[in-house]
Formats: sequence, C-alpha cells, structure tokens
Amino acid sequence: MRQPAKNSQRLSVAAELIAVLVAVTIGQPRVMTIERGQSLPSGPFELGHRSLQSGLRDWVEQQTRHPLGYIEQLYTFADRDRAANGSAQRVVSISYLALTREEQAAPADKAAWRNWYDYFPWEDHRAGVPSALADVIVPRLKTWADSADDRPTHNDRWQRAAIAFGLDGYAWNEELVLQRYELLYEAAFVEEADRSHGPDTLLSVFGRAMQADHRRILATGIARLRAKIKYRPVVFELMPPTFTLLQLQRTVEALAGRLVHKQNFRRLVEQQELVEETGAMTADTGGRPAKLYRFRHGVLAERPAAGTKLPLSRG
Amino acid sequence: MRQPAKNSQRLSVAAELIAVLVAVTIGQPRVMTIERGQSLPSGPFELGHRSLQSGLRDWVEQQTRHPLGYIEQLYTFADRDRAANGSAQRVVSISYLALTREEQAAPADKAAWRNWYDYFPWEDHRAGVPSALADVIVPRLKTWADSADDRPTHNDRWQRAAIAFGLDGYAWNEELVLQRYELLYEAAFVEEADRSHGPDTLLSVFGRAMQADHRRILATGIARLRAKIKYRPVVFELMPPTFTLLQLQRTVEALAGRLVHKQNFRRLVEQQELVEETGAMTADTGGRPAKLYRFRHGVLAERPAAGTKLPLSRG
DNA sequence: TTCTTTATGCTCAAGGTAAGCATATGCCCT
DNA sequence: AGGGCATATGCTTACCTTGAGCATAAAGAA
Repeated sequence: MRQPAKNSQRLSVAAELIAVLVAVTIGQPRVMTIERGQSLPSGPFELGHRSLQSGLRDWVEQQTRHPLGYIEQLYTFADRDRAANGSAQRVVSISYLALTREEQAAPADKAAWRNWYDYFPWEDHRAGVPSALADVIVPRLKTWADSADDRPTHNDRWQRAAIAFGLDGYAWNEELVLQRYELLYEAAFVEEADRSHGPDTLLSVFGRAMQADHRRILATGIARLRAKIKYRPVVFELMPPTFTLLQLQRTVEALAGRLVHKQNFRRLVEQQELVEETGAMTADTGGRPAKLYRFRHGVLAERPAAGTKLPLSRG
Repeated sequence: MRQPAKNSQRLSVAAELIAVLVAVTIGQPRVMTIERGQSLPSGPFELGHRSLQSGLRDWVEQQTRHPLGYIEQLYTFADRDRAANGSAQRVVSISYLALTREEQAAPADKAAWRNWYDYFPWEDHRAGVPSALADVIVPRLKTWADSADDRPTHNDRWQRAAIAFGLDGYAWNEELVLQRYELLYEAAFVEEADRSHGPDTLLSVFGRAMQADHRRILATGIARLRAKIKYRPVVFELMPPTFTLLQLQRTVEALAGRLVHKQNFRRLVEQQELVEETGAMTADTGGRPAKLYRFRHGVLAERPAAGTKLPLSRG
C-alpha cells in the first residue's frame, strides 16, 4: 500500500503557508497584502516550526507585530506549474484564514492592509446591487454563455452563472464568492486568466488582480468567513474590547457585503447572550448615545457547539 | 518575505494522501480500511499525479476497483513525530473524504469495509442513547473533570464534556464527533492515548483503535459528512441508481446516527425536488409496496447553491 | 425649537418544522 | 377468506423562527 507504484517516483515537496489575514476597520473589510497589494503574505514551512499552524502564526506575527486570534485552515493544493526548477520538486500550498484587529500595530515593511472589495467589487451589495453587475458583468456572462459551441455547454454555463450571480429567479447568495470568481476566471474576464489585459482594464468592474492564484485563495477565505459568521461567533476576533451593537452590525455587514435589519440583528445578538453591557455609554455615534457592550466571557469556549446565527439568511 | 529566517532551514517534506472512504450498505455506514481495520488507506503523492486530488483518486480507485464520486478535502497537518529518519524530512498528511457505493466491486487485497460505529460506538443513537454513555463514559468524564488540579481546569473540562456529550441541558449534537473523540483522547480513555491498554479493553465502549491518528481523521470525516448532508445533496453518491424513500431515509439515519420523522423526511425530500419517481414499485420492503425513485438529473449541478436541508435539526 | 440621527422596544404576519392522526396497500399466517 | 402486521403516504396542528414595520427615546445640529 505504501510502496510507490510502477512508473511513479517518491516525491519530495516544499510546503508553503499562505494567509488570508482579515480585519475590519471602520466598517470596511480589510485583507493584509504584500508586494503592492498583489500577493497574500506567504512563507515556507521551516524546520523550526512546531506545526503548520504555528509556522503560519510565527511569521504572520512577525509581519504584523501582534498576535493572531482565530486561525483556520482553508485549503491545500499542489500546483504542477510551480515547480521551482526542472527537478521533481513541487510546491504544496497550505492556505489559512486568520482574523485580527488592524489597530494593534503598524504592519511591517511592504505589508499593507487593503479593502477586500478592491479585489471583488461585485461582492459589495451594502449600497445596493453594484451597477457594474447589471451593466457589464451579466451581459458579458450572457455573451460568454451564448458563445458556447454546443447547447449543453451553453446551458451549463448559463445555469452556473444564474446560480452564482442570482439571476433567473435565483437569489443572490453572498457565500458563493469562489464560484463567482471562478466563473469570471473561466470566462477570462479577470486579469489573472488573461495577462494580456492592460493593467487597469475595467479595474472598477473586475477588480484588482493578484499574483498567481492568490485572488482565488482570497475568495476562498471570504467565502469561508461569510459562511462562518452565521453559525460561529468569530466576529469577536475582529472587534475592539468594547463596542456598540451598531458597530457590531456594521462589521458583520462589511463581511457579508449586505445590510441586515437592525432590530432583528439586536434581537438575535441579545437573545443568544453573546454580549453583555459594560454599563458605559458612548456619544460618538452622532445620535442617541449607545450602550457599550463586550463579548460575554466564555462564549468562545461554549460556542463550538451552539452557534451564533446572524440574520443573514436572505435579503 | 520568502527568505528563510535566521535559524530556520528550508524544509523538504513528503506528502501523504489519506482517504476516509465512505459507503452505506443495508443501513450501515461503512468505511474502507486496510491492515485489519487499523488504518485508513493512504499513499504517497507521486510524480505521476496531476494534482493532489487526482492522486488520491488514482490509487483509491486502484484499490477499490471503481470510480469515486464525491471527493472533498478534510484537513492537512504535519506531524513532528513522523520524521522518516533523523533528517529534516517531515510528512505532510492531506486527508480527504470520499463517497462511493460498496456494491460496485470487491475491495482488493487486505482492504476491507468496516462499520464506522465499530470505531465510535457512542455515536450511534439510532436505537436510543447507547447505554455505555450513561453507564461508563459520562461517569468517567465526571471523574476526569473532578481530578483536575484547579477549579478553572475542572470547569473547563466539564463544560466541554457537557457540550460535546449533550449533558447539563445541552442537546446531543451529532456533528460534534471530533470534539467527543478528542475529549476521550485527552482523558486517555481511548487506546490511542494510552497504548498500555489491553487490546480489547472496553472495546464495546470506547471502540476499536486505529494506527497513529487515523481514528481522529475518521472522526473528522464523519463530522464533515454529518454536517454536509444537511445542506448539500451528497447522499446521492451513496445510493443505488434507484431506491425507495425509506432506503434514502435509512442512509441518512445511518450517517447521522439518529432517527428522523418519516413523514417530515418525505415531505422535505419531495418539496425540494431532489428526486423523481421512476414509475416502478418494489415489494421487497415487507409491507405496502413503495414507489421507486431516482435522483433528479441536474441536482448535482444545481445544488451547490441551494442545499438539501434534511430534517436533522433536533431530536 | 425643530430637524436629524441613532438607539431601542414591541408587534405582526409569513413560513418553516416537529409531531401526531389517519388511511392505504401489500404480505404472511391461520 | 380474514386477521394481523408492516410499511407507505396524506393531512393537520401547534409552535418557533424570521422578516419587516411602527413607535418612541435621546442626543446634537440648524
């Protein structure tokens, strides 16, 4: 079982750790990048690392200068094209989602926080459905589907587009970030799929490109996070120690890319006993002063079972 | 960013692929094993493999002699202790969940299907809560919690046990397979945690052990599958081409380890339009003949968006 | 003061879900 | 043939969750 098969060869690979490091600052979702926003931070798995996760933690903390809260593995893949040289060496990339707060320290070196909607403009529906969707993306998807050689391919393309982008009676599903990006890639609308694009071709429509498959990894991270906030209290890691309910709501909305009903949001958060009042108030909000809350102690330990359930089911 | 740090060393690792291969046969959940049930099938990532997933597919199909349907990545980890020799070599293990049907071919060689509840007897609640839970497991967990040196540790242990095993007002949650196994491991009740156990110590209570961390990986796979059947129509891959609604229900129950309300199950399956009647009936069921169904064509393509939603929310 | 903005409490209607009742339709046994 | 049994299948009810809107409170700004 463990012997290599006939025409195979035991492979020695290099392991690379890639992080989708997320924060939310004044209502905007942010992702840590390097190389002028073109890459996600990544580094090799080294001998001194106790485990993959601690390896990731080690050098991400070295870069951002503060401890990471939540870390979760995303996906592992081996890319044939990434062979370092002509040898049998390949790279196995192990990607992670990590959450933190931007405030804590200035990022080192060339690292910089970016709004993640710079990379996925079509994902932000907080101010309504982006006009670029109806004006540019959907028509082009239709053209792309119509250009299929045969009918089955056409139907398949259009069906997938309809599901992913909420057309033809399907509702927009904010979790389908990866499916949407992959469709745009397959249709060669994004720069990664066709590097002959000029550097700023429709940047505001199809978003900023990244190196190699980093934008795909970012999409995976966003999708995972959007799914997770609905049943696990991970928002914690993104919030300051004390906050108003509206701030909490804005954070969730930033991640989900859609607005939620304020009263229902409060009701849900309160009845789940996720938070408790600090007793203090803040008047920084512009209107009636808001109560300040903190997360209830022990929620982190308890919630692996229960779940948070935020009102993000529909629109 | 990509330069190795000071006291680190570029690491070359071997990549190992591990499969949790699942089938359901006459109402029992089955997992493919090798080495007298002590190991999950696993093999090295080789040069001839186009990708990690196709590598897994290649040799699992070679072993089971039929194509795999669904494959999904579970988790990747690097184990310090598994260094092949004294060198810098380490093993990165990438585990997958795969679904198939047992009938299709006899497994090769020493491979054998086993009932997965042989490894997790406490997970099968279809015939009611297993008596070993109340009789042995819970009392021992209590003893273990009480034996903590300090109060915080005690509280933490007991809280985790209560959540995982549905005590103190918490409901049993069939998805917490991994948490339960890890608790039993931490408390050193399972053989893997304490190899000085006699070979059959309380086999019927704490289940059959596996090599290294394979039982943990199996637990991860079961947990993932139990979560997935609730919102994705993955049961398909486990069913024969045509089946009765009760057979479908029994398959879901086998996976979930709990019974569901028959009428509600039917309603849900039908209203989701997952299946269609074949027109044929079967009288093999013992009572009134049942209609035969097949899965609706295109469900696989469509469902990445929607979800299946089986009635497994509570008890 | 009046308007604007945010906070907060409450109610209602629609839809979904758990559970149970009732009936249908076959087989097996006597 | 009839009774008992086992499964299939339709329908109803009570309850809970969730989306949405109305109304009021409490500040600062015009």
